[in-house]
Amino acid sequence: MFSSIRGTKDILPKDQKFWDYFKNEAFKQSSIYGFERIDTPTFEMTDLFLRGIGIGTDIVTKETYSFIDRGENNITLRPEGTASVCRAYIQNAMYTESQPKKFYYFTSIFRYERPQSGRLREHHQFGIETLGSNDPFLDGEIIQFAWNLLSKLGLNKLNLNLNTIGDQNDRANYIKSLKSYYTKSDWDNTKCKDCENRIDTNTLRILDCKNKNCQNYINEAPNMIDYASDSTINHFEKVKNYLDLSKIKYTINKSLVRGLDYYTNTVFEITSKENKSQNALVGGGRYNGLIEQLGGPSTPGTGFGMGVERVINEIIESDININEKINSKILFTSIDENSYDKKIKYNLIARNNNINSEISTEGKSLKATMRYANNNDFSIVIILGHEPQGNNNTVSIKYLESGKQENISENELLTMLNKNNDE
RNA sequence: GCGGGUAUGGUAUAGUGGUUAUUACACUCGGUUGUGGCCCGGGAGAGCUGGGUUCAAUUCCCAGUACUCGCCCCA
Repeated sequence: MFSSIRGTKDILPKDQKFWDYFKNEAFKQSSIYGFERIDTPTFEMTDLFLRGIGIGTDIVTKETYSFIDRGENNITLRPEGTASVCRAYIQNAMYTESQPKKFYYFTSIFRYERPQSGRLREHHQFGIETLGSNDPFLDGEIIQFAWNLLSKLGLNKLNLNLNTIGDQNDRANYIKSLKSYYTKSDWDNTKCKDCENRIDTNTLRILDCKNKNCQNYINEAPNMIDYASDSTINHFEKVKNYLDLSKIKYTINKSLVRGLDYYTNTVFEITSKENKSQNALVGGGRYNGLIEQLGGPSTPGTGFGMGVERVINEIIESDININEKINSKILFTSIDENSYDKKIKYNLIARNNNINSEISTEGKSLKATMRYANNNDFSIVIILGHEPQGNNNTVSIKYLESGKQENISENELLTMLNKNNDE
């Protein structure tokens, strides 16, 4: 027997209502906020992600699904959404259009990780990106977008963590001073294995290290904000002001640095208050150097990715009521050979009139057919075939909810099926 | 990459070193001489793979595999 690949999941019919619920809200809100849908290919040249996400990041060093295709190209399945959108923006010269450009996407994401609760190898992200403007208003807009979407979906036990990691200049200075702080302290002799690499490749991440010993040195470490330029501070203040005006509460978390290299200035994360392991529902921020890094003109950008499976889990765990449309359905069944063709014929007529209908499958007793109808939410069963009284032109129509049954003529049945079209 | 847990019909579960391996749901047949839900009765269907211990292993041990949970990291 085959089973789905480790870390991948089927989205079964019984779960689709949650996905529909999510997509409806997300797409509707995107359009209200002026975002346009963009779809990019599932795979890209590996270099795009190396240069976009950063060579030293965990995502690139140990989590990509990469392969060499038959043309000997180095290919990687998309491990996040932003790099592809930026590539499309550059490739299609969208920087020549009026700015900013606002995009949303809904897509699969692939990361080779150990699966566990809230973590898959293929998961889905809904994300938005705003390209072509450095206005801090836009940072506020995407954060408010994410927050608003989640609360529209019914989630309200959430935390918003916010930080600024400065522009490229700020960061260069800050990293220099971080390095000198760390290498001069005892930490240098006691640091964990991960940080041994981080000190050179991804210094900021040391602040986010979960190792207890490494954490001991965080408090004394230099503070980003002391290295921030006036414009960085001004930018951050405006983002905070936007959130205040939106009445969204946030926590400044100075060790929030994010695991992708392209971020500048604003970074944020929305987490579930539930005290569980994978509780980050949304992550994002500003990335002013990325487009240039990918070979485009210097262009600022800001955006986020939202983990759809995690959000849907929250919705399910929160017992949020999702309105399901229940359409009445008809099941046609025949009880003798002669009526077999009739059952097919009337089923086709019903469907042509936009009525949800099916026919019973063969080999089932009438009792089993009725049970099937009951278990599958049919409201009406139409029984075609021999009548004990010998009247060949009537059909039995059974209403499952009331249990009532009546005999009508085939003409009446036709009238009934056609009536639906007038509505 | 590292660590923990689990593996029994389709699903969910119980139990046992030796007899017919438990129960529920689903399926199927019947009670109702073709009519669902509730009830009652019948039927079919199961111990991951490989090795070890033993007279005997589904049970104990080891390995593999899968799933699952946690760490790292992320959504």
